[in-house]
Amino acid sequence: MSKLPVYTFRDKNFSESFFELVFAVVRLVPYGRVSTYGAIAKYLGTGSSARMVGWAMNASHIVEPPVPAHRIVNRQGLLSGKMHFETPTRMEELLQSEGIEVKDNQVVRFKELFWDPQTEIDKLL
DNA sequence: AGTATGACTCATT
DNA sequence: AAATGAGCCATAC
Repeated sequence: MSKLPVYTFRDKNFSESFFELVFAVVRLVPYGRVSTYGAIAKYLGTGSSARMVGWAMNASHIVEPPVPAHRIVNRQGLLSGKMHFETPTRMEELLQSEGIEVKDNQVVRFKELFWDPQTEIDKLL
């Protein structure tokens, strides 16, 4: 019997929708680009703190359509979530397969590859 | 119910 | 520039 998740966002229960919001934003991150937990949390209103985005990523492996969780790194460009993939090297491999260079658990030229939903999505509007 | 623990970040030192 | 402390908030025990 699996328990149904209930998530809190700005003092309201959004059930799965908080996850869906996070997933929706993450899925917008273009191929070959990266974003951060904090940027996504901020875009969603800051009410949920960056930790909750990482928490959402934990569940992102089992949802459809897939979420490119490997494109989410911490604000320094470090692959802080690599341990949560199938293998500790999986995240790095996925990034490099997209042409993103990774050295010492860190995304090279992170600042250029960084995709900020706040500014990038606003640009499209 | 209280404490500890994060796929985090920011301000301060 | 690197380390530290505080804020964050759901989960696990």
